Amino acid sequence: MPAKTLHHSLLKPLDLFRSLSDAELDQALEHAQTHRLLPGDHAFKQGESASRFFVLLHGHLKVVQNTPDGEQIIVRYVNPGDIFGIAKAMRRPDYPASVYAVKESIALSWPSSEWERLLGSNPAFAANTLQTVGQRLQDAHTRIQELSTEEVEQRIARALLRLIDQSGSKTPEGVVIDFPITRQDIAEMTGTTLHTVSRLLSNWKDRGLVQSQRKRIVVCSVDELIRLAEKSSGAPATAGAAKENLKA
Amino acid sequence: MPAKTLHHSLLKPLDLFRSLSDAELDQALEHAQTHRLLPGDHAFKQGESASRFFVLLHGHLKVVQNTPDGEQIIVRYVNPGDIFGIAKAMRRPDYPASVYAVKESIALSWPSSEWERLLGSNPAFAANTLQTVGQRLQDAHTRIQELSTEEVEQRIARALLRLIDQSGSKTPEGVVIDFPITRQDIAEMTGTTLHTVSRLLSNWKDRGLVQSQRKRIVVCSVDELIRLAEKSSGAPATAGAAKENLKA
DNA sequence: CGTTGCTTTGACCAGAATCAACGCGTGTGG
DNA sequence: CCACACGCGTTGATTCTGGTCAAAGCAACG
Repeated sequence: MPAKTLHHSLLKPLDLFRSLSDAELDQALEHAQTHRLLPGDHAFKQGESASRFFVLLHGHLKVVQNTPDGEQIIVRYVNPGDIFGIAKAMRRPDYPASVYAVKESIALSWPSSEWERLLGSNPAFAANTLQTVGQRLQDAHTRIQELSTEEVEQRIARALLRLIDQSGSKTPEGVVIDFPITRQDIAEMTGTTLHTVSRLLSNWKDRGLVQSQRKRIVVCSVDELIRLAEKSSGAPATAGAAKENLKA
Repeated sequence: MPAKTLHHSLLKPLDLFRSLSDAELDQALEHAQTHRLLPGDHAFKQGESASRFFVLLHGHLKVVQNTPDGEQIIVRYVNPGDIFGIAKAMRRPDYPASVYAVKESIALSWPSSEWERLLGSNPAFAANTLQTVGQRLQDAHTRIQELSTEEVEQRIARALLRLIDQSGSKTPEGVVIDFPITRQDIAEMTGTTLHTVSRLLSNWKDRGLVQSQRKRIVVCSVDELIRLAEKSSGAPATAGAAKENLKA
């Protein structure tokens, strides 16, 4: 698929490229390869040699890690504009996780060698990457904290809040997560089982907090969910964080 | 305390500085400040403005995060040669955690502004940092995986193995963790309680796996511990046997 | 239409947290 | 120098969250 048909106005707004000149952008596009992924398709798999790095243009992907004993955890969801597969940038020879499309998606990719060139040619590029990876490290620590100190209900509440914050769409009934997601997926995000997630979601449905059908979850009362997420102790609450940012 | 008394052969072997020239090293030493920390002292506290970044020369520190509801988790232990407090490098204005000495330690620090200079003056420096942060991200994901899928016994076994791997000293009885560490500390590393850690350690002591006194742990049988860490939950056959060990 | 994948629910049980109490060493201050 | 308090560790009893096992309903898809 010819990448040159893509206008570079597509890339310009992306975090990754915000430090590049127009000329550099054009050059980048020359070497890019586009990928169209259908639900279930993978961009790459855990353990493969990290030969390319990617940017998601459209759709949603999930990053999945397989444990030695056959279990899975969802590392994160990739949103449009995010980079992924940058293992080589951290001097890892192979991808530490697999990436699957959860809906139809479009991504660009470049050979990992291209990364070196960008790093060399533009000092701000390194700083941007460092910030991105730093943010992920923060997120990981937040998750460790939650897994270490919180109960399942709070963890699931927070997971949902994060999902609607990043990928929520307003609907008449509430905010819907705008890609297909199963109970099993949520279990793999929160370190629990699909049974527990199902029970909790049923419970919340009864209480009017959420609605849900197959692979689809609508949060009706964000406020109530925030209250659940912060339950346990009446500590000082920084509530409103997840309130805005929603697509119309 | 005058940093210039430090010979730069001290810094040269450090990962952080492996890409710098001798001249650059000297310049770096000019601006460095040395810190001598006694057990319990802190280098900085969570939430403080991230004005400086650090390298540990000698001793051992622990990085601690306080949760909103008053609990604590140990993010990691800092070993000699490690850098810490690099929040600003990821464009974080403040330190996300506190750092305490667990034994007498010596560290160097520089103003965060100096970081920018190093980044600009030496392209390999950025790559090194990226690798360091990338490694931490890997570690964090490993921990998430463990918290999500493994049981307490395996997690504690792994934690001990990691500790002796990074900071173990050989002794006649086995490998000792060469800094003071309490049950509570281990609990905060593994997302459990000091009670559970204590019981498990007592159990292991009875079985001859470890020895331990106050704030001191010696692993006698590393192999056995590895076996525990890798114990697959799919084999409940031996479960009964492993249970009747509490007190002879 | 049958097969497969997702979800729901109930019954049961176990791992680990919580609650409670005590022992031991160490360091401190009188 | 001794008494005592405090930090650390041990252990028991009890509770309970959430995992496991089992079965069935339902929606999608070929």
